[in-house]
Order: sequence, then structure tokens, then C-alpha cells
Amino acid sequence: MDKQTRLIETSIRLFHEKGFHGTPTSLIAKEAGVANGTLFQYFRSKENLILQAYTSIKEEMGRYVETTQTGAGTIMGHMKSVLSSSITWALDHPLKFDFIQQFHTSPYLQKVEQETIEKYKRPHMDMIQEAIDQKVFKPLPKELIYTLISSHTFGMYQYLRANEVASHERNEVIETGLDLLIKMIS
Amino acid sequence: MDKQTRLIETSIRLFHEKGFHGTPTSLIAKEAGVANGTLFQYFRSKENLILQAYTSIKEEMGRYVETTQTGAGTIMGHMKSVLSSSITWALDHPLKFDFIQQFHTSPYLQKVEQETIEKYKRPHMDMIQEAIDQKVFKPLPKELIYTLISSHTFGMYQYLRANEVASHERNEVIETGLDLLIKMIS
DNA sequence: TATCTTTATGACTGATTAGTCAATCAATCA
DNA sequence: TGATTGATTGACTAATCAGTCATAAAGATA
Repeated sequence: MDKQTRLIETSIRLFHEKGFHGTPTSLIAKEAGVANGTLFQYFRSKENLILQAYTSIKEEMGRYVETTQTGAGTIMGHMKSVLSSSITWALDHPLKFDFIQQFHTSPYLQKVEQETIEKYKRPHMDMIQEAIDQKVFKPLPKELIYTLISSHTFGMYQYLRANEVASHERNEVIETGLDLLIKMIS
Repeated sequence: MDKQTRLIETSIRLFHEKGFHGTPTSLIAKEAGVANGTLFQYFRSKENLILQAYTSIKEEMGRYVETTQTGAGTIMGHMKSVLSSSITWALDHPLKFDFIQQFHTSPYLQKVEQETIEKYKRPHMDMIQEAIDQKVFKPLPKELIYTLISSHTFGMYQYLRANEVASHERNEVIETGLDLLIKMIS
């Protein structure tokens, strides 16, 4: 791992443990095994490091979800596959996923370019639009559907994270949970 | 408003704007109109202030939801009424509700007594248990239902907060959203 | 090897912060 | 009125932190 990646990974872990402002840059540098000043060669400021940690996680997750898509036939199959991948990734990277939540409820969210947020959101919105067009989804406001899907998915993640569930049962819960969701908005 | 309340209300606003660690106690005191040292007469430490802000919001919300219950006949009516009240309260106190979310994703959550968390959760769990017993809800794990209901409710709040919706339409969205939820787990 | 360029270092600084405490003020009551 | 009590004040301190910079190490080039 190069220094930049190491700094990001370390900071994610520490931010999770101690919060953004509770984590000194000096500690991040130390635990990443670089000198204090080196951190500021890779990141203009602490805020910049936090923002880059956020985008790096979003991109990593996005890449994973993309690579697990095998081109399901129906829009519904596609949607289930995407959401299932997302939950799986989140459960395999709980620290990173929790970081995202922490970030989303922090004042740093407002520092992210609107364009960047848009970029991460668009694929989902397009899917929803298509499902509405095909009359697969109820004709509810697109934004409402998006929010409900996100919340529901997050809820399933939270349940699986908080309650020890055997690996094979895990897939069953995901399957069941997604079917409930689909049924709800279809 | 007495000083203690003023300090809590002020801190909630500032924590929302600048985050927990981004808000100095000196600023909280200043904006609450008291001296620096006075804050530490009411709160042992900054952490203690944050924890008290959290519990005070939870109690305030709990009291509101309780007073709006008119003793609906069915368990389903009761549940809808509780959730509807919760969303209404949240929309009327967005700062406080956002504070709760911020707190929930922060490391401070772990400092709250397990007993306290249990106290806030129990009424909801009891309702869910009753609904399962009456075979009104699907026989899914109680914890899963709880998490899905919470997430869904939070999703509706988020949608209504992010999108300008006229007051009368608001109730319609809440009604529709709750019906979707109920249908899903019934 | 000698020279140049890039990367890394960590001591240092100026600014900020949580929490303290001696002094002041306000309220109550004999 | 004068004494007692408790609340309030804000200057102060010891500690911490983000970010800098002069120096050194490592790497590239010829």
C-alpha cells in the first residue's frame, strides 16, 4: 500500500473510533507509519483528508457493486442485484460504511461538491426512473422512492451488523428484506 | 428558560452547525449568555453536556409522542399514530432530530448507559411484539422489524425535510408512507 | 561518482481549548 | 443592616493541535 492509501485507511479507522475532531493528524501519521509533515504532502489539510477518505470509499464501493453485476435481464433483477451487492460490501467493510454514515450526518457533507454527490446518486435514480417508466414501481415521487430504498437498505445492514447472523442465513435475510422492499414499492 | 436549558439548546444548534468537537465550550457559553465557567457548574464536562443534550431530546420527543396518543383501538392504529407523531415532531424540530442522528453515528453513543437506550426502545419493541402475537405482523425477527420501521420512518423524515412539501401534502405523504410500511410487514 | 530532483522528516509555532479558581455578586434571612 | 450562602464571573493554565519549514534522505540521471 502506498503512503496516501495507508493514510486514508488509517484515518478511516481512527475517525470511526474517535470521531473526526477527536483524531489528531499526528496520530494518523504515526499509525500510518509516516512522519507528521508527510501527511500534509499528500493532503492539503485535515479537511481535505476527510473529504478524500469519503470519496475514496464511495468510489471503492461503486466499483465493487459494478463488477458484481452480471447483466440481469429485468430492471427488477438488476435493482435487487445492486442492492444485494451494496449490503454485502457494507457488511464486509463495516468500518468504511460506518464512516460514510458518520460523514453524512456531519457538517463536512456540505463541503462535498454538489456535482460529486450527483455522480454517486445518478445510477440509482436512473434505475428508479426506468422502473417507474415500465410501471414496475408505483408512480410515487422519484426522490421519495430513492430515499425509502436507501433507508431500507441501510436498515437491513444495521440489523445484520448488530445481530450475529450465520453467513448462509445472512443471504436469506438479504433476500427476504429485499423482497419486502420490492413488494412495497411495486 | 433557565441557564441549563439555554446551554443545552444553544449547544444543540452549534453542534449541528459545527460538529461536536468543532464547537468550543466557550462559544456555547457566550451564545447562551453566560460566563465560561458557568457552563461547568451545570455540566461536569463537555462530554457530559453532549450526553445530556442527547437524553433531553429523546425525553422531549418521547413526551410529545405520548401526549398525542388518544388511545387508538387497534394495535395498528396505535402504531401508525406513534410513527406519525414521531415524524411530525422531527419535522418541527429538525435541528434536534438531526442532532440525534449525528449522535447515533458518533463514538459518544457508546457512552450512553445500555439501560437508557433500552428505556427508549422498549415501548416500540412491546408494540411490535404485540403486533406479532396478534398475527398482524409477519413472523420476522423482532429486531429486524424494529430496524426496518425505524429506517423507513427516518427515510420519510429525510424526504420531507429535503423536499419542500406543502403542509397539507405533508400529512398525505406521511399517510402514504406509513401505509406502504404497514403493508410491507403485515 | 557527482549533481539534481523528489520525497520524507520531525522539531517547532501560533492558535485554540477544556477546565480551574479566586474574586465578585445576588439573594435570603436573622 | 450585616452575615451567610450559593450562584456567577472571566482571567488564567496546561495541554493539545493543525500546519510549516529547514534539513536530510532517497532516487534518478548522466
